[in-house]
Amino acid sequence: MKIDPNSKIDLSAQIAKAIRDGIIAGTLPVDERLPSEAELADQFAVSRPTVREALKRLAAQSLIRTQRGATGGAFVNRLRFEDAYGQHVTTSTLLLSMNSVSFETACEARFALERACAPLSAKRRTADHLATMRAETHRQAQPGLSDEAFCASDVAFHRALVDAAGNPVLSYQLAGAVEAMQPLMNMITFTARNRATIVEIHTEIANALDVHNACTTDALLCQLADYTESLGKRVFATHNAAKNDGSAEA
Amino acid sequence: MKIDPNSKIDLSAQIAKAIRDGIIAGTLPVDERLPSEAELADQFAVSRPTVREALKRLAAQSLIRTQRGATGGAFVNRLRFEDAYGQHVTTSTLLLSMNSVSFETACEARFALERACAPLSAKRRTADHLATMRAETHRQAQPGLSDEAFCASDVAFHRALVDAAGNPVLSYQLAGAVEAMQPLMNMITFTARNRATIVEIHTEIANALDVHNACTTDALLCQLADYTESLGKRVFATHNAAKNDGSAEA
DNA sequence: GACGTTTAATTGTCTGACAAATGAAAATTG
DNA sequence: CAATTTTCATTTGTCAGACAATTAAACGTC
Repeated sequence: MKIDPNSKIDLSAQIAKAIRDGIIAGTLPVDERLPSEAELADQFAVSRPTVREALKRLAAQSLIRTQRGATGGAFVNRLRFEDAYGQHVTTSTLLLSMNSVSFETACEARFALERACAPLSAKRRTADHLATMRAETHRQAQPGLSDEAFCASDVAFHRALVDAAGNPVLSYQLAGAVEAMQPLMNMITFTARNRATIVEIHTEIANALDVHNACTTDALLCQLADYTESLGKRVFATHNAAKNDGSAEA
Repeated sequence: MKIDPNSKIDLSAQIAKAIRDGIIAGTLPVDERLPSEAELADQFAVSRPTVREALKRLAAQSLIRTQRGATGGAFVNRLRFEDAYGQHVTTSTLLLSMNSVSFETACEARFALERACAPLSAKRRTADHLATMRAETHRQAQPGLSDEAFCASDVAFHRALVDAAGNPVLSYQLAGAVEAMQPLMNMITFTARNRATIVEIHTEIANALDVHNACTTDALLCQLADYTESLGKRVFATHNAAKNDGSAEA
């Protein structure tokens, strides 16, 4: 890969791209050691700080790891689902907060995705997944629970539901839906929601999964989706009413 | 956010995290200008190269953009779906290639996700989406088409199907499934597949969407999933047979 | 007022240096 | 000879200072 010093693009971005392309193409296999920063600087005919900026870009994407010392250097990282998970959640959260996505759109996407793995979860759920879901449901029924803790427990419940599908690819792809959208919805609807209703649906979902009943699970998720959407509608109606009252008084 | 010079973690990583947290928390709103590199170096009590490494990390995640000149600097970027899309695809591709995901697992996840948006696509597909899908299907029927071009057209077809749901959040979340897994499957099955079979299913999918028939669309996607999986099984059976023969001869 | 020119601010890049970590080789010791 | 300690070379992490390139605002000229 050639580097063009006259390009509009930063040298460090070009170098990062060159190395990234090598990783994607498989030219640089996992755990391969890259040349030292000094050697890379020579190869690309740039200074060491520029090379370092390029390497930091790759490190930010978990594509490489660096190690100091005699046998240290930058190594191609095996990208793990856990590593990608966090980034996916962060990105999804920012996408939602920065792009004025309507509540309905987010809600629709979130439940469509969760319903996608419900049949698999009904088939494959282990005792462990069921135990987690029931423990979280039980926690959600505690009277003194803070809204934050309720939300966290809610996320844990749905995450267990997704993980029950036993498909790591699905779990990863759904991370954004569960861990980014669920808190968003909790934040919007927590004033209007009835915890008992949610706890009841959660309990029934666990029961349906227990007996491997995919149909009922799906129906319950639809019920939860409808309830969430109705909450959202109510909250926004209240907001708008208050806003109109305010402008009328002013 | 405090920076700890004695931490095991790089200063540039700590600084990047501090700024990233500010962006996520909303302390740094979109289009806000960060202090200049020199000012940041002062504030965090580090040198300018260290600050720059931190900023490059953030730039690699599309969280900031930089501009030269008198009124330039680093600005908080509005993370757009298009920007996140590419990264999501890259990450998904690497996850699949680096984690020895079985063909069945990938196939299952891919079709579960696509089926999730089929009902919405059946409801909302525009004439545009239909036209795209039919144009791609027509292209796939051309005799002289290379395998690469067939794969690209295949991706375009499924992308149009997903986009037809009219939900940008869903489109984003499914990017990994369509643009990373579909090529993977094409690469594996291209020796065994029958293009005519795929073209026929694609044609029928477009017809079902045309008349807003969600049920038939879903059934056809299941059919495609089954066909793909059977292809995968056949290919791997052939591989294993060849391998066993080889080891027996050696 | 319109149009060049200068200027100041800011990022991009380079050079050179030193500190810290780390494994390997060499020296030492039993 | 084996085990241990020391030394050392390599590599990343960080710093300081400098200059180039870019850009918009301020200034001056007509």
